[in-house]
Amino acid sequence: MNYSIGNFAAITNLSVYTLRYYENEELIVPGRKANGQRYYSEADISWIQFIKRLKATGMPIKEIQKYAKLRSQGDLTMPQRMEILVKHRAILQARITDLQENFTKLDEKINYYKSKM
Amino acid sequence: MNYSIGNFAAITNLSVYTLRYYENEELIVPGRKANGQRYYSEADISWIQFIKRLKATGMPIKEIQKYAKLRSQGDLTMPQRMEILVKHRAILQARITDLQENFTKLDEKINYYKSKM
DNA sequence: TGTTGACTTCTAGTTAACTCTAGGTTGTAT
DNA sequence: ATACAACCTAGAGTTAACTAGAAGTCAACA
Repeated sequence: MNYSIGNFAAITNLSVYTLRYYENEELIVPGRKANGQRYYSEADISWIQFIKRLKATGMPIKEIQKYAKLRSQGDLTMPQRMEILVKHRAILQARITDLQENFTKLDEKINYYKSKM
Repeated sequence: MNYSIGNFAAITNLSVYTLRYYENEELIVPGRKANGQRYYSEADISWIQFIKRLKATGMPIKEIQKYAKLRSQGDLTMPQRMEILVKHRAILQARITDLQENFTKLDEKINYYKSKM
């Protein structure tokens, strides 16, 4: 089944603007019908979900772009892609740890001031 | 002890540009010498550390601004300030949970693909 | 047939949070 | 006295990631 950009936007919860922007940035390149209109596939849905996950964990568009480029070059680029993901995982782990520490400090401050009220 | 903007920048690890920007946004308002030059106090150091913590946990400048405004109005605004912090704590907790979930998913993906290599 | 409504491209505008430039003044060291 | 660094203001420029506008094409429906 193929989807128009409008339908695909509804499915993925992204705006059509954003989808065209992502295409411009070469994150996701849909097919084109004879009349020039874009169409997106089922596979594009899981791909966009993955892009959203990378974004949600703070990976910048430029980095996702690199990943997308490798992906479009086929299975042989798997090692490089894994390298990107493994590095990103480390960054993410560090960020979580950092946030947890800041959470604790903030929590302490709140409790301290609450005890004085 | 008072600090010039340059010294204060070195101490806080912020650029002088950023400090002037923060002043413009009314996050931190240093004193002024007779000749117009800014000076920062010891108390400003811990205040800026706190601002940095709020920033590090994703609080936008506009929100920090609200907090700073209340703070400048004295002790009576403590309850409102606590409210901001408690809300922020909740947001932060949710963000950490979300990141942890995404971390797990990413980790699973990496392990899955690594097992096939 | 005509008028929506969804699509197209290209380009400009927006927002956050800085970051820098220009042009000028002040403080310190030789 | 003269450099020279550090300070001042006002305003412009930057970057990321969208977001929107203008002008036009095309298919479907009353």
